[in-house]
Amino acid sequence: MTAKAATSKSIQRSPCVVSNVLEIIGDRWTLLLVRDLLFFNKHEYKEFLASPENIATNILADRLKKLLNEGLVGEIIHPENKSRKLYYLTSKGKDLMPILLEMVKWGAAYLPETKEMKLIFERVKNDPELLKTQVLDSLEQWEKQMLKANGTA
Amino acid sequence: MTAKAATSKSIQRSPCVVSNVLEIIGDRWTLLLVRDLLFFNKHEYKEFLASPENIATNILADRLKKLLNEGLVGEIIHPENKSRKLYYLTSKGKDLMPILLEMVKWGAAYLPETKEMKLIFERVKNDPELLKTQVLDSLEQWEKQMLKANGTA
DNA sequence: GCACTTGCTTGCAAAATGCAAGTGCTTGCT
DNA sequence: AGCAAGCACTTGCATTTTGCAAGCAAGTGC
Repeated sequence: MTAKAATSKSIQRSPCVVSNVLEIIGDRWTLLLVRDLLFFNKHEYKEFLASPENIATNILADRLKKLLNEGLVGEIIHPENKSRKLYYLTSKGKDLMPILLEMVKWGAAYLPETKEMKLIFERVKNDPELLKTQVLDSLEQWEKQMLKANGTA
Repeated sequence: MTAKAATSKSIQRSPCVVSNVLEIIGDRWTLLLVRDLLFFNKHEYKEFLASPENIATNILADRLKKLLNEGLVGEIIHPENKSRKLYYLTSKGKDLMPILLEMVKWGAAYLPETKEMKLIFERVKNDPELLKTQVLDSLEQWEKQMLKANGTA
């Protein structure tokens, strides 16, 4: 195992919220998975692997485990294929969206423009609230299809 | 040297803003320094060392170097003591505040309550805009005293 | 001159990461 | 039923990053 699962219940090394939040999402990969789940409708292992950042399989497995442990993400087996799994954001995970959107805003202001994210750039700048509801609606849509039997998320 | 300075000009491994932002602030330490500079009026090396997270001296030196390289932070020698340095946030660095505040909000919602941050908790929840202007005013105050000769920040 | 502070650097052990190659389960095809 | 292929991982190992303790030069206070 690459790393032990860090639950929020484990001993905090700091009394500061920021520090404790960073213990969960403060690394190069975790928020990228949240991004994929939130904005790019990705739900499967292989889809995360296909992201442009090229996450290694061991890191991906490790981060998914942590996200599950933290309760940011849930999983089910694919209804049509037992050998596949579907990952989805819980409300705790979805609530990271404001953080991501602020990062997008900051990036839009200070980073060299990237074509691929121009779409979200514009939507964040024009009407962030609209974007949020659109994103959440889209996820709800998916959940209705895939999770209808469950009371999760 | 612990790590090479990663400028935003270096080759991006992804076209995604989130990814590129995380290359700058996506680690356990960088945002804690920004937090100290922004909310706790810390400006000196030894003050960062005194934070409850206990950053190691080599990591601190490395992160300060990176923050300077990225243009998030500026430095001057202490006007009254040549052997001390003063670090301060540029506007690029200050503009990370919304990200930090969203982290505080998320932490307030999902993390076990911590006494030490209750103050900022309340201020974020009650009136985020007021908090922002208060924080920025406080920094400006400091800058007027310390940086009066310079046109920086 | 001398002890002390300050902002680092250095050396080394431990941990996290990245890469390539498995492993075991399921599935589709014949 | 048999077999190749897909899928979600795991494993081993080299490289990189962290963490800790110790040092060190430049300045300051006496």
